[in-house]
Amino acid sequence: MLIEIDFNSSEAIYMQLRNQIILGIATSQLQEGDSLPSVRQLAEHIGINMHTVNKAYTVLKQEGFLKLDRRKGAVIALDIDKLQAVETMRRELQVMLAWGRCKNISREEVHQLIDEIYEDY
Amino acid sequence: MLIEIDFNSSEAIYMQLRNQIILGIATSQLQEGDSLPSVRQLAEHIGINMHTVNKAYTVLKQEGFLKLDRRKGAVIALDIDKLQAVETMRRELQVMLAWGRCKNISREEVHQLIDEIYEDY
DNA sequence: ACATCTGTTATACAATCAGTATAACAAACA
DNA sequence: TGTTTGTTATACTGATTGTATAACAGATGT
Repeated sequence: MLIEIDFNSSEAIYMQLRNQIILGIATSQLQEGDSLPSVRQLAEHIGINMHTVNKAYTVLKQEGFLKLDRRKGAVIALDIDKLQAVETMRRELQVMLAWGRCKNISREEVHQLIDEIYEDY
Repeated sequence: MLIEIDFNSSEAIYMQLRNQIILGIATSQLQEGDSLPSVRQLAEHIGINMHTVNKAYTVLKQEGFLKLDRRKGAVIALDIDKLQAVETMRRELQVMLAWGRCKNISREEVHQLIDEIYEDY
């Protein structure tokens, strides 16, 4: 899986990394049981510090996407609390939809946008 | 319009403020031409520093929701670049949907969630 | 047995951000 | 003439981000 970091972005590096790994899982490029590079390997490959990768992994572990095993390294392991997840998404969507509504983006257009994004799965 | 700040939240105060004002515009509690309290008034009312309110106002101005006029104070003034807005929303939705997909949230459930949120408008 | 790699933890440093605080300015207003 | 407005500047504390170096114990391979 290809990982690209935009060092000019205002988004924190560890969050860019976290997002791309989530994208990878969603698109099945990464699957349950797959191993990620060690924090040291990935850090060197990208050209960033070990602790920055470690922070991304720690966040992903906290969010229920990874298990960190000393034997197998970082392994994709999905811990799904769906009710919790739906509520989290509802809260984030609420602000995003309000923002879009102020920009004259209609409900139908949001639906269409979602279908377009799902086309890539 | 009622504004409530959660001081225990990890979300920055100026972002909570920004979000609530956007919510207010989306629900028509705030309309084009309406004036917001001055940075000093609102700061005192909430119990935070003037510059924190000023930052929220500055962000909202930057995002095309407010005009800051020395005569009329902070005035709701919507500057809509829809193409730009749709692309911004698409990028944010992409990460959010990937996240939800990892949590077994289906496309249909997202659609339903959106309709539920739109019920309140 | 030995060296290597793993996740993990600790500490330290610089840069930036968040929030507060005080102050000053010119324009607007009553 | 005061007062309030947005705006700008400076300064301080504390948290966050990213880098850097180091150490530790468990696991792995030779």
